[in-house]
Amino acid sequence: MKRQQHSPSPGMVPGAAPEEDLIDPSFSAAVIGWQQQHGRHVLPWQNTRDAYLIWLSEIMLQQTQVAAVLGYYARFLERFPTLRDLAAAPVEDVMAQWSGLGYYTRARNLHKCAQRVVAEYDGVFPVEQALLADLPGIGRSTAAAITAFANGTRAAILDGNVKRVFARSFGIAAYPGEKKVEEALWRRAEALLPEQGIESYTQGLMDLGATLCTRSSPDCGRCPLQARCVALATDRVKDLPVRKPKKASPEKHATMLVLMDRGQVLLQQRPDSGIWGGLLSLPELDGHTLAEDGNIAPADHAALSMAVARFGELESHERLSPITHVFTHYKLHIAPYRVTLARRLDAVGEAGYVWYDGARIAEAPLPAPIKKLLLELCGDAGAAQSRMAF
DNA sequence: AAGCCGGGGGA
DNA sequence: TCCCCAGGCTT
Repeated sequence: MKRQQHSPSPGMVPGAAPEEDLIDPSFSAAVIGWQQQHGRHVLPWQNTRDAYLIWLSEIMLQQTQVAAVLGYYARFLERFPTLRDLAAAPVEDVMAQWSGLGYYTRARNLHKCAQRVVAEYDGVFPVEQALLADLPGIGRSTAAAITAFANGTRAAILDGNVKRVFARSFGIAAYPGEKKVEEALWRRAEALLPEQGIESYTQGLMDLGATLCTRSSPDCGRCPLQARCVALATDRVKDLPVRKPKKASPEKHATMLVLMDRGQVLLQQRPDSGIWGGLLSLPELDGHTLAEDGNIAPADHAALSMAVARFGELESHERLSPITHVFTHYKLHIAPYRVTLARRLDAVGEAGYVWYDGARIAEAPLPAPIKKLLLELCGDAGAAQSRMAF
């Protein structure tokens, strides 16, 4: 294996020297060869070293496909032929030209960036990746693309397309959004940079990800990396890159009262909108506080006493087994308390409260987990009525 | 109707 | 510093 000399590229983060074992000149050679033979060479922002033209294209191409950008790019340059024209224009004019491209923060940043380059760099974009990345709307990857195309600087890009190409080529089976994984990808991106031909290589990586190594149904048969693609060799193309792990649905807690008296159970009509809209349910104990660990502190006698005050005088309470109900978007942990009144006040009044006949629970319009709980309480084995300790 | 995405900005 | 979201688009 041939040893390579390489000095850290200008925009590289300090201490991020690419490991030698990641270096592989055959990778960039394959990409460059493919790009020169099959890549795009006549896009309006190619074949120029004008950083203004390159920068504008890179910003427009963020989250937007080439076909959509072409028309906007031409019109934008007609209206703002130079960086100074753009910097001097009212932001409203910039927005007007951007109108329809979407993601309008890009346009505001574009305008701010133009003004800063004029003010701080006398209208000439800096060459150094880190200086470029300090400008509004330009991050590490876009900075690398600009300086590579405008100055031929060896700088690594790492956008979504490149992450996909790397994940498949090298069989990286970890989520690229994770910090450590992304850092590793950046090290690899730096290590794979060619000594010569950074423009073809950078363009080639972008084109590869955009045209062959697409997210779904990639065209592996035409890929210059097929012979060395780990994902292809192990039949994992469709599984890489690893998709974003869906975040655990949030967990919510509710304390509910099972208030039984004279063969009746107290229910409450739920609001039409929201969860269990329009159904009856158990009254909830509000004002419950989440403990540090996300669990509900158990309700105490005083809190329950307050909660039931409008219905009567609390005699006793019993903590029932908690229920977990899983919705599509969150988990609800229900802590039910069975509560007995010493003296029942008849006027439950407003707020949709209703004393519901215990024998008719099975027909009540209740959410499934609540109905299940109440049916179990009403007597396990059908001996229902007689054993109901109402 | 869910995933994706470079960069900005809030925690 | 880390994490989450934007806003339009694709699948």
